[in-house]
Amino acid sequence: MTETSAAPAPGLRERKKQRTRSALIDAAFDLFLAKGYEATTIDEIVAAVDVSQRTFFRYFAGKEDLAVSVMRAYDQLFLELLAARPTEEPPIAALAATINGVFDEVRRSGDDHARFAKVRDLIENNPALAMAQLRYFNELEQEMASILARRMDVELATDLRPTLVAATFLTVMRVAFEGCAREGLFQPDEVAARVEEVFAMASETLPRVWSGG
Amino acid sequence: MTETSAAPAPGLRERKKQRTRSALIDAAFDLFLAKGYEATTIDEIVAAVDVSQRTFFRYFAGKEDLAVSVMRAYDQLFLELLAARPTEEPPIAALAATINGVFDEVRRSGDDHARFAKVRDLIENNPALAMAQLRYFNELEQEMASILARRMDVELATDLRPTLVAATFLTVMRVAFEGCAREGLFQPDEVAARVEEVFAMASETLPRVWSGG
DNA sequence: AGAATTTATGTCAGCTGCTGACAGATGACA
DNA sequence: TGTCATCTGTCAGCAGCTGACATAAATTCT
Repeated sequence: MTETSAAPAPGLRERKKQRTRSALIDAAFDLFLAKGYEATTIDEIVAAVDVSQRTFFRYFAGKEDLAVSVMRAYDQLFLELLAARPTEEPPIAALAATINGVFDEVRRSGDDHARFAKVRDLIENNPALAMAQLRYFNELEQEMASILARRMDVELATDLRPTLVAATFLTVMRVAFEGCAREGLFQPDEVAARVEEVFAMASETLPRVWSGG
Repeated sequence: MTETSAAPAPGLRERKKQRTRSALIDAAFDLFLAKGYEATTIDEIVAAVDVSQRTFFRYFAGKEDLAVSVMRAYDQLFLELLAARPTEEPPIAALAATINGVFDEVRRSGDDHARFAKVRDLIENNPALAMAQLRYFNELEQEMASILARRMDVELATDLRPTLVAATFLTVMRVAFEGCAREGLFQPDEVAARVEEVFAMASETLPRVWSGG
């Protein structure tokens, strides 16, 4: 079995980079949880890792970027899983199956359970971070739309339907997440259950409402 | 006919405040359009109006806040019109009628035509501003959901459907706006037409997609 | 192995956004 | 007219963020 594309031994340099990156994230979240997001300065974070402030900004676009970076990993996974779904599947079924796949992965990576909950808690309870996450949802939306366009065999540039479906799907997800946050549900299983619930609600409500019932 | 709530002659003080507020907005947009949003500093804005920087922050939460403040006026109008729609109207029809009412108002206030186009152009072409607008869309969403909950006669706190409908509606609007931006359409009529178009597309596409077709 | 090259990091210097605290000016109201 | 509330200016400072340049480390080439 040959190497999969472009990953032939990470190399010392790359390993070091990943290590500092992780160290920054870990230190940051320790501080965030200890004294709050806003009250934590970048100087404190870099001091904890013993790295210059300039280096911080070479890894992350800013404090917000770091805070949501953990979630972005799952977004990436989402896109990969979505692209891998069979083409004949109807769009909404593919999306539903994909999101379940992501939650499976979250559950599988046992160590991150606690972190997942903490991160979600942190983000949903900070207006600034919730907004930062909206930004990345938006980027996700465009990539999702692009994948959906291929599946639906239409031109993304001229046909707004893929974008519409992607945007609506993410909106449903967001409503589910916000609902969880309001009730303090942050465990993967709880979140997954709520997503499924809201998904079902959307399937029942939206068609009725939008066709003028 | 009695005075409508709390508006018995604005008073000199209030008029002055409104004047500075307008002056700040006007000066800011002049600069934004002349040299771009990011390149314009708050110092330049306040210098143009001959006001201290501190005063700026007493009127606006920040540069972003000023930039989207013009649009927020329409958001407020939207909520008022929505609350005034007859209760027996189905939700989606009420929303559609309301948005048309807002565009009517934009067209009616002739002076603002040019400004409306300029503001939309500015916002949609600045990632930071587009995000700021998302934030206000989010606030709008909650107030919309609250009004819809009354109409649908359900509890907002326990029933996610009003939120779901509001969120989906705003998503459709946003897709329409972004579509306009991509094609450089910023005149009220053009935007209104596009909104109606995407609205129709959603009515046709979403029910089909979400019921698994 | 040693030189050459690329890349990550540190240092420094500076701008911009934003806020608190206090003092002075100005409209509101009796 | 005088008192009071509110708006505004000044100042001082923190935090986020960036460009430019120098240094150190890793990778590659010979």
